[in-house]
Amino acid sequence: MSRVTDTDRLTPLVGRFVTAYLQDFLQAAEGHGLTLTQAKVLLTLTEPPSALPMREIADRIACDASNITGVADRMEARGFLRREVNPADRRVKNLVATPEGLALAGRIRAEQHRTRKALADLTEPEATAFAEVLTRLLPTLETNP
Amino acid sequence: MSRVTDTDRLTPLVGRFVTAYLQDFLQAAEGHGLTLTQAKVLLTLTEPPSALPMREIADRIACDASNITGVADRMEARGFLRREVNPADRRVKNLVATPEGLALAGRIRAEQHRTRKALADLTEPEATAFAEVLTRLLPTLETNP
DNA sequence: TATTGTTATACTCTATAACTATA
DNA sequence: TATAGTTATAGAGTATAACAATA
Repeated sequence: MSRVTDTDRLTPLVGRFVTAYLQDFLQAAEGHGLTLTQAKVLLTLTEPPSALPMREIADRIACDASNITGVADRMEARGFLRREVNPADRRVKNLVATPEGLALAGRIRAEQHRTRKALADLTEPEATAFAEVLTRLLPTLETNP
Repeated sequence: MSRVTDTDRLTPLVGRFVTAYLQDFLQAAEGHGLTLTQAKVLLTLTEPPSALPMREIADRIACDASNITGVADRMEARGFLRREVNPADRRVKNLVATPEGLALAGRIRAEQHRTRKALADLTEPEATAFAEVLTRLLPTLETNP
């Protein structure tokens, strides 16, 4: 089968997969009163390194740095993270998840029910093949420009 | 290898894949001055059936129906779609993509460069395996709540 | 001079609730 | 009564531009 046909067959499947995954993630986040952006920030802070400059967080969730101020304000007010001045460079403020924030992140991850069930239902060879394909795709998909 | 370990290995890969895919899609949409929501509406209208009630569109992109009014206003003002009253039920308005809208949708799809390249670089067996796994996952992932 | 975070501004998305016109 | 679309409202995300503090 030609490359073009393979891609054409995969494209709509990938689109549906991404849409369904996001719905599941958003549902888990909203169940705890978090917006999509807030959940992304929190989960970013709960994968090592657990303290990150606000600037770095903006880069990771792909938004302008000025937005992080307000997002951090709201999450700090609810006790899920705190600001810490970096002693080495006093311009920089790191965001750090509080114990409450860490616990919430764990809950959100656990409550992606459909994603977890779908992945758990794969056979071992299917899971292995899926992991291999994703690992093959990511370098190209995560290329910068 | 146990199911739990398979899932734990897959989860971060899937998260990165979804994030990278979305970045690519959003970049293509923003390149034409469309927001993510506007692009989703437009692409929904360019997969048959090409005319859909505003209510149906809200369901498909998973937002409240009241939002579609404003989104449709902005896209109609830019000439990418138009409203059509359904003669069979005069409460209903269908959204229909204009030729300009159809052309733009094609361009956005074509400009998901990293996604297209990543998929095109798969070998035939990899593409087949990927399609099979996605087809296995979707019924569970798309289960309603 | 350059960078980090903040603030102000304008626009968009979002849900909720009240409204209209149809059914 | 019930449904489709609209409007008004409030809260949140977003980019841009200007600013203070620090490097």
